[in-house]
Amino acid sequence: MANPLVLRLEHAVSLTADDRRLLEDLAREGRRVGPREDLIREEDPPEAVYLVLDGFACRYKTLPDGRRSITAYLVPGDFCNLHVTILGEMDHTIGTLAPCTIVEIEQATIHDLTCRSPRIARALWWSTLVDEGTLREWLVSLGKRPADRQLAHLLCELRLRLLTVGKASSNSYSLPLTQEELADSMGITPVHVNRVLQQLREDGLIRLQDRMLTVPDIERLEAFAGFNPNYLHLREKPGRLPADERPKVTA
Amino acid sequence: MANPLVLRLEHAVSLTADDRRLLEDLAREGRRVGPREDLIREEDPPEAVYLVLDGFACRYKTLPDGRRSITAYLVPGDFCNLHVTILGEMDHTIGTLAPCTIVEIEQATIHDLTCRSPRIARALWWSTLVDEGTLREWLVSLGKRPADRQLAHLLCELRLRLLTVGKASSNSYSLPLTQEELADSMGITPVHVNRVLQQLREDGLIRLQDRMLTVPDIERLEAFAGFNPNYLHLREKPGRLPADERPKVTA
DNA sequence: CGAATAGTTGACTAACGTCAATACTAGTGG
DNA sequence: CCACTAGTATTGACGTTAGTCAACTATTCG
Repeated sequence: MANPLVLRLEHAVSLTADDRRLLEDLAREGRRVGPREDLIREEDPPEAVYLVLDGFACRYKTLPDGRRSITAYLVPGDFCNLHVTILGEMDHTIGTLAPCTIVEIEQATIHDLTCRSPRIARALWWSTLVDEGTLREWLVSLGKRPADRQLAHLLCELRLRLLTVGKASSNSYSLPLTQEELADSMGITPVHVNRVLQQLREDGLIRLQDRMLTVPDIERLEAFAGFNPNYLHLREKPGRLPADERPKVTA
Repeated sequence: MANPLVLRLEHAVSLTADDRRLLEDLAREGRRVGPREDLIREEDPPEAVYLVLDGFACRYKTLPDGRRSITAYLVPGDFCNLHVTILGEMDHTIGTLAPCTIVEIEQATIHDLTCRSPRIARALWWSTLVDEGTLREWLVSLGKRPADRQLAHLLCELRLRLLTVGKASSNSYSLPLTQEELADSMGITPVHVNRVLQQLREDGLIRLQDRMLTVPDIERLEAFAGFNPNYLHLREKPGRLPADERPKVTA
């Protein structure tokens, strides 16, 4: 199975064989982390950079009254905390949701990589900019989209992100999130997530059983959600071909 | 008047006199831009980096039905679009709200700066990380805080950000936003903003007339909002002394 | 089997949205 | 100076979405 980091970054820039090797060396040995474990907590001094190789993680903040707000989902190929060692302390927590394979990378290693390859440096900046774009799109979702369309939008986003790293087929993927976790990321209650999910099922927009999501008609779901993937800044449509066999787009 | 960019970055790192001069040279001549003008639009190819020297601007996205979602306020000292030339097209629009002084900077100039001074490079990364932190905090606000506390939180944030660049006194600042603009950034309707503002006024938490906001008791407002400024990553409490006279904290 | 976690359902409530009318304000031109 | 206009702010009556509370039903796992 191709490395999800390489698969993802190929969507940003054209990597050389050397670049790929550097990135693969980086992501060779991940450590397994169980579900619902924190990798680093709010107020901790940031030390390493985390890279998700497999599984499902998130960023979240806890409110004084104990409620939780999930501000990002982290899927295979996602970096967390690039350059965050600049900051004195974390302003949020990073934790797993499903069992994960995680690589911890020294800040120095990142620095080294960016010095060796300007393409990788560029790809890491791209990754940061996409993270920001995603945060903005979530703000739009929370602010303006009704719960049903917001949920549909999230499912479209996750599909596309998982597709780019080879973790989804074109019409289904594994979604190991509880309704409570979905609720915490959508700013609504679990009860309401449940009702909205049922409505989407009734309308034939999705099927969801045993943590597997199936989308019978992606165009219909995307239209319903008002999904425009421009904020993910993928330079080509993700396909099922491995990176090496895809026609190259010259930058 | 000290340069707002320098004032802001001083909160991130200890700059040398050379660094300050470099930054001041960058921000010498801004162009005046009227209110409600777009600097760059969604789908445009990003070209320059923008720096706000004075005024009030924002990032926003427009939905298919014409509604607008403001995803960030940009105040003096704020960079927009650092390294965004990596991306093929903008995924949002940047526009002024009040009259502004804007500097357009070539991407090459930024690159040059970061090569010359590692402290400036670090400060620009800091700026990006703070932007991200702010987006996350807004997600929390939209997702979990009721409208009154959300508005209070926003006012606390703007106060602190303006204070760090010398654009606010400790208990009041100019807030040139309409209720509609506040609404577009909070994910609620202008009518509801109006009602919530009145409630905050009645409770004595704020005064707001002629676009001037006064906070009689900032601790009370911050407590009401549940405001924790950690996400702005300021290494010292903003004071009224100019940077040169402040005691230096060694990193 | 029992305990814990996740999902589902119904009745009721609260927060916020919608619509529409009215008032205020600043700028404009006569 | 005044009438006119456009944008902004304010208010009230009413509708809708989503929240709350609480019970009940899977499902999983030891």
